[in-house]
Amino acid sequence: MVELALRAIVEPRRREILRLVQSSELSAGEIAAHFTVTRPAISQHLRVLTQAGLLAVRRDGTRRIYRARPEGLEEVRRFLEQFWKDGLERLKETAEAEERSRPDGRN
Amino acid sequence: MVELALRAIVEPRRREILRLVQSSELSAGEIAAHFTVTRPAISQHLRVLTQAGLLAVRRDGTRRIYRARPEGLEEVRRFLEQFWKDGLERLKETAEAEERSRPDGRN
DNA sequence: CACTTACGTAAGTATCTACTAAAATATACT
DNA sequence: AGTATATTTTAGTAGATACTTACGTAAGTG
Repeated sequence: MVELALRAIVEPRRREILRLVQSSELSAGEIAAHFTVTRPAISQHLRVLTQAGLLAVRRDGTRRIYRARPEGLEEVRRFLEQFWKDGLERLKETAEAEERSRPDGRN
Repeated sequence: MVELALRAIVEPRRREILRLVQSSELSAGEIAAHFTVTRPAISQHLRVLTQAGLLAVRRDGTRRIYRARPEGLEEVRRFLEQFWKDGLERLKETAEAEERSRPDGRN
């Protein structure tokens, strides 16, 4: 699922959508009004974001109200955090190993 | 540039490559040896990662030695951090505004 | 029930992407 | 110079993706 979310987030237009519904929930039409592309295009983005767990939907009459799902973003954040942490740790271990191999501190 | 880096990072195979060269530098051949895809495919991934500022290259005879560029990852990290932070702040502001609109705390 | 409103879904398309095989390049070795 | 080694570049391809237009659907309204 986090893989889906990552890919969803990379698309700039979808990040825009996420920003829009982070502050307040909006209907599909209101979201589409912020863009120049057609409504079906936005509808498809909304589906991608929803399936990725980044958006929640609610019905209100004929309208569909979307809002951000912070837990989704949090999952992505943790995933990348882990990725970066592993990298830094491995880098640190390498540096320490090199240090041990030349304890006189030469370079 | 951060846009390039984001897109580069989304591809799983490229994340694998980044992990490989985060601990120690490796030649293009050594990196390719970790995968089942052909060497040109890896070479192309290496180019994408390099152009995105996530990898640094060095020549050693006929070989090309790659290593991770932590600053590149850091840039991506900051970008996303900002993205999330903005979202949370906006969420908080909304909550406070709602709070002001009903100071008796009803819901 | 007809009609409107607010959407989503389907089908088609142009562009992008990750890949492969073949050719080109660049350094090292003799 | 000629050959081997390491790697990139080129050309071509199958599949993914973001888009559009046209159509379908579901809830409200006269």
